[in-house]
Amino acid sequence: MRAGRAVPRITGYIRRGFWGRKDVKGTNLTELPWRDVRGVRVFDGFLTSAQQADMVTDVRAIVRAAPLIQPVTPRGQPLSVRMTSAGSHGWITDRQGYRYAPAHPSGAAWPPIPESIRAVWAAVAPQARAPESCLVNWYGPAARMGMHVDRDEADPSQPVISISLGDDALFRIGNAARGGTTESLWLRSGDVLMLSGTARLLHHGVDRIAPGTSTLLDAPGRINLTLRVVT
DNA sequence: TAGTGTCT
DNA sequence: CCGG
Repeated sequence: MRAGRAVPRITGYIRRGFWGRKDVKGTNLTELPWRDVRGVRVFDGFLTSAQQADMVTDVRAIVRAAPLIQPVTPRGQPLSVRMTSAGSHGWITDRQGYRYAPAHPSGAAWPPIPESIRAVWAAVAPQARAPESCLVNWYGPAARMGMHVDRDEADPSQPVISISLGDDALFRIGNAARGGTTESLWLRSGDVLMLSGTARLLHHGVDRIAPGTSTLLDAPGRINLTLRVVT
């Protein structure tokens, strides 16, 4: 992979004090820098190890209620990732197309989005509407995600927030139109990324997983959680 | 057109 | 049947 690494650049700060921390008076608040890659906001090391572990526990509960599926594209090509969802709407990819659906293909309702995950949205995008969908993507060591745009949400003024858990992933950010130059960055366990504003409709994808770079999960691979407002 | 794919 |  010879795509250029993004140079970290501090462009702002948020307050970090969510999640039961003793931050009522602001005494324990810490500033969390983000960096900006083509308008995509990257929060490196957003989650502590303990927060990541709690979140994995919650993800396992989601997967028990709504088992992972290996989707196929409308042309019948299997995706390399396995997917499930939480929330009022779940992402479905099958021969019928791409869409948000109110239930798992089994017919069971999607489980609710756990508080541990919603807390990240509230901290990073406090002005946004509540998230309606949490897509759970399981990347095995060889899984990838082709370049695409998140364009199936009714209100793209609402952000998309991505949480990385487990092994490192090489994430690529492109342009509004397909093609052109791109920038790549490694996402590590506990990192949070937000597509909003001018970056909301940029092409993006995952080129590679680096197995064995995290000890968070039992098996090599990566979990990505993507929070969205759908309606 | 596909493309949340596959290939050089 | 493209280009990153």
